[in-house]
Amino acid sequence: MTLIVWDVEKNVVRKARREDLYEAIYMITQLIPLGRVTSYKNISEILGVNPRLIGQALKNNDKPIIIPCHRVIASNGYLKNYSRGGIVVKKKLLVLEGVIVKGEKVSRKYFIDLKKILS
DNA sequence: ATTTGCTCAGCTC
DNA sequence: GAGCTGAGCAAAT
Repeated sequence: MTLIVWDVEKNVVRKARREDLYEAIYMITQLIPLGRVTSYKNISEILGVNPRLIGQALKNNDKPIIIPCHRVIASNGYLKNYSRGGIVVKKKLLVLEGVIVKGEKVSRKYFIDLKKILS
């Protein structure tokens, strides 16, 4: 479960550096459309890494404005955490975008499969 | 709805 | 190098 990349400068295959991996995660996160959500797992499957790594990356995000990390939730539909304001803020943002959140859970129908977008 | 076991990158020492 | 910690997941209860 490790992201392998082609190093253009050194002309070799190697393990992705942390910054490379995080950068990839941020880019993919930006593909989630307004009013939709996806799971940590969905992103992790695209990159072939551990789902927990996605959470690590989003938590440590250095571009809080342009990265809609509130649209990334647990695969069971629950909101999980949000480093900037917690679940309360995460829920508010989603509701603002038209997602119906019952308690702390989002219906399946709002999930989008990013692998299909990338196909 | 809650508990339990699994997992692995990153961090600390 | 060993041990701990999760913005997780899935199955069982």
